Amino acid sequence: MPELPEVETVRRSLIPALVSRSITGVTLRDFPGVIGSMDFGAFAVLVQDRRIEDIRRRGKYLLIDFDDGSGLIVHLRMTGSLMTSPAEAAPIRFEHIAFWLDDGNSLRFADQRKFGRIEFRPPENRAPLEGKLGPEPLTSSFTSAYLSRALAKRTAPIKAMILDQRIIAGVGNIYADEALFRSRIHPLTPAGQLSQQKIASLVRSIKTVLRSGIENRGTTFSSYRDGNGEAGTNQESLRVYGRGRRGEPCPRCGQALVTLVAGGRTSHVCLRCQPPPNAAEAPTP
DNA sequence: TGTTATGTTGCCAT
DNA sequence: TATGGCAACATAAC
Repeated sequence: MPELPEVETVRRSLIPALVSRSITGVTLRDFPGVIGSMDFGAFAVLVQDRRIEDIRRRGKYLLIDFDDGSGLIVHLRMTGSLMTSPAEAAPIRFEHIAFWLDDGNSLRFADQRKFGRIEFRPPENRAPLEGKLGPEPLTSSFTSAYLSRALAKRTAPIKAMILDQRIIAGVGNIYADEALFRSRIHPLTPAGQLSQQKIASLVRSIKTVLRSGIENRGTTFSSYRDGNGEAGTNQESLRVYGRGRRGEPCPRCGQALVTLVAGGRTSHVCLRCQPPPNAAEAPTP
């Protein structure tokens, strides 16, 4: 669920409540692994009395910066959530750790499936993501020239390439399907076979669907919520994701959408608008 | 009631 | 190096 637009929405919704606040304490609930391999006692000492200076995002990671150069690095994976609440509020469902703030509020991290992590990073180790993540798709560094170079000679399906965080940071299954549909590209097309025009179109589509996702405060299918516990509305704007399974009509040509597996992930496609590789070009309606 | 799928990523085998 | 499969986990839907 939490892809770039969702993580960005969480970031924006947390800033008013967290920036300039100091952490007065931290409570671990039932799952020590939520902070990674670090001992909780050591973790608690390190975050104690730290003041939050800023909250940033890189790909699907959230970076909470402290006043001494250290910080927290958060990944929500499939079902993680971060939200604020009054300190006296009861633990939320699947809550694993709570941070107590100097204004009577708190920050809770919950995760049904326990894949998500909220790890401490010392000042000298604040860039563990560089080298592992590709460019931010909503910045000027993500261009068709860049993507063309990255995909050259690659034989893997384009869907797998879009989901590879080393090539583009932050795109997940939902926005990948939406972008491929908009650009009329079949997800199994070998990445290196895409024309320059298709690559340029794909770059535009990725930027468009991500911006739309942010404007609509994220896509909520089941568990995603922002830092205030509010659901997003972008699910109402999706054209194909989730519709293939029910065979709903393509919003462009009306043919029934289908699902297939590409890059190891369920993909929702219109086989007329997104012709399979080696098939004839679809008739332009 | 059992089986299958779920928005992510890292590890492992080929 | 590039690619593909699968596990980590809990729950909902079929």
